[in-house]
Amino acid sequence: MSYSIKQVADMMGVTTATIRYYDSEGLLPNVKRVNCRRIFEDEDFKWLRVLNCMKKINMPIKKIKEYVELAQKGDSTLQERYNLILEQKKAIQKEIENLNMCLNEFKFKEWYYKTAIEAGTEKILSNVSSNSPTLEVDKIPKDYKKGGK
Amino acid sequence: MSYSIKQVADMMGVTTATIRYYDSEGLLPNVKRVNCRRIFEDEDFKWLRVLNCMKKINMPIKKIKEYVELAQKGDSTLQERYNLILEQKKAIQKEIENLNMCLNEFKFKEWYYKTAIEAGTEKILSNVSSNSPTLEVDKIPKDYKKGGK
DNA sequence: ACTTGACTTAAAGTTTACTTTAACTTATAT
DNA sequence: ATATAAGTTAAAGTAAACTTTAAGTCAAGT
Repeated sequence: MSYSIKQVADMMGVTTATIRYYDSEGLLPNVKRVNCRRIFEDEDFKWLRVLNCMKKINMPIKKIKEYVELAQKGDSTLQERYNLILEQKKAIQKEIENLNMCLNEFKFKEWYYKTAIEAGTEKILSNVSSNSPTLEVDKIPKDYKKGGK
Repeated sequence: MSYSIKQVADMMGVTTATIRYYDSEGLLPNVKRVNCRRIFEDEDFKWLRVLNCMKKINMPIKKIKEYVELAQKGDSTLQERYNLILEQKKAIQKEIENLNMCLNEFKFKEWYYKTAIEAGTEKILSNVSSNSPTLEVDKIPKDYKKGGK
């Protein structure tokens, strides 16, 4: 099976220009050409998969390139690649934790606005949002929690 | 309790210049001043908390500003703010899903490299990484799964 | 033959989110 | 008194990740 740059761009949810940019940055090694046109084959999807994942966690292009270059060098870089992957795995886990914290803040705000809209004003909730000088997220007060979905 | 810009910057894990930048962009409304210097009080931490959360999910400055401006307008914007929060809540949930997918890909790679390092080469794993033209993440083969941690 | 649409490159342009610089003020410690 | 440290502004600079532009190639359909 072989795919055009447009087909690949659609799968990745980006434009063809972006795919060309990734290629020019060395993130997609050894893409075949026919009449100068890029042809993506099964082998290339290994890289696209890696790229897709690494992009999702906002890994910088440079870091992705680093990984791709290591992989190109073969078995001698296995340990280095392993370390890089472990490091990134930790980063993802941390990021998921962060997002879950934020999700809680947003759930609080959802409840907050639902309650305020019902009351017609947010004045009744002035004592509910935390006023303490921390960055910890707000929580739905226990007394009200049953009411929330 | 009141805090200096440096103290707030440290809490947020950014520089004072970044806090000033956020302030200049309208993300921190009504920060008090004494002799031109910013003084952060309890009330300001509500905004810092919001900012902290919204930054973590990569919400663009513009969007955060939009929210802050709505909140400044009072009760007439409750519904709009509710909608914005709901929309963002969904975005976070989607993002967490994405990250979990990526986490699986990285767990696969962790296993892959561990196995390859033990064998001294990744050649033995050539049949394990998926060659199919999709962006779905690789998975640890069931046959090997017991071996993994 | 010729238009259309998809592809190509190199290079310049854009956007976002800061960061840095320069010139200055103010409070605290010696 | 004076040095040091932390604060201030406006404006310019930077880095990353694309995006756009211009000028061209190539294959397919009418």
